Amino acid sequence: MHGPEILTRTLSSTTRRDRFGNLWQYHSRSDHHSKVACWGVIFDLLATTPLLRRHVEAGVVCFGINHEMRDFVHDRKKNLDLVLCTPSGAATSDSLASIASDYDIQLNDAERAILDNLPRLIRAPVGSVVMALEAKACMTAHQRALPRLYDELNSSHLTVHGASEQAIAVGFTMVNIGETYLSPDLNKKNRATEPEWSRHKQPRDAQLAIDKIKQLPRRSKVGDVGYDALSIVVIDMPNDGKPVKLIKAAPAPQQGDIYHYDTMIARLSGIYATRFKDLA
DNA sequence: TATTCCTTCGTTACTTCGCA
DNA sequence: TGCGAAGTAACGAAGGAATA
Repeated sequence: MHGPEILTRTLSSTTRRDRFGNLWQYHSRSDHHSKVACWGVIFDLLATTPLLRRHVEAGVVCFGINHEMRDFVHDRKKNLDLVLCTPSGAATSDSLASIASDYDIQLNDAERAILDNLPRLIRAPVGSVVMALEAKACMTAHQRALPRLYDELNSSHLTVHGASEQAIAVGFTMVNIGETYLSPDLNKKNRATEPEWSRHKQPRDAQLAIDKIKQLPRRSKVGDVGYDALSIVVIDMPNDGKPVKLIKAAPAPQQGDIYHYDTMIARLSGIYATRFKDLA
């Protein structure tokens, strides 16, 4: 699987300038990291799911970005970062490959070769949602951010299944285990002067966030309440320009753990193959 | 191109808890 | 009882998409 490496590589190398003149790898007010994370999930899923590739080749499945889903049961709406769906209109010129360029996604040679061999997944107006992805990050102030993080993640699967019980709800979470962090919020002056560092109690803070994410409901069949698949990726990111490290040791989920990224992709692949085998 | 609106998530302020 | 730590609720700045 490549998603987490693509995400950390892209966050390491991509910087955006704020209005104070500072360059940031990660900015909490941007959705760039969410988009890159979702892109990686779709990339891995497409590479590992033959049925999905056939559906994409046949033009049965496309994707949408920032798609608004409306929960019919509770009459609430929410925008999902990225959805796989059936098309309801003419395709756009956007494709999975073209938005990789738009988002400055950094691929190595092997990933580029895989992408070149995938069928062209195109963006089109959303018909019925097959899969909805929500990506969330917890980079600093872990403990204080937990209630909001949980509420937002919890509302996502409720909205997805309130709109479409069949749709696969996917959650991707990224937790920072770095001891120190440069927050764009606390450094709204030119950073060249005196940067203000946030300091974390690690691994405790990351563990708190991971434990909270694990409290989210999950489901094993249509009709239940919860995420169909959920993963937790742990990174070490001081946000100071240094490379972002992907952490594989505990408290990051280990191979075989239900929250491990690879497990999530394998699970999604299986669910897709059984739930949408008759999609045409 | 300018403006508006929505989303994100880190921060502040406040409350509760635990311990000496 | 007082203090620091932990927990909770709500706010709001900023990015970016949508719209005029």
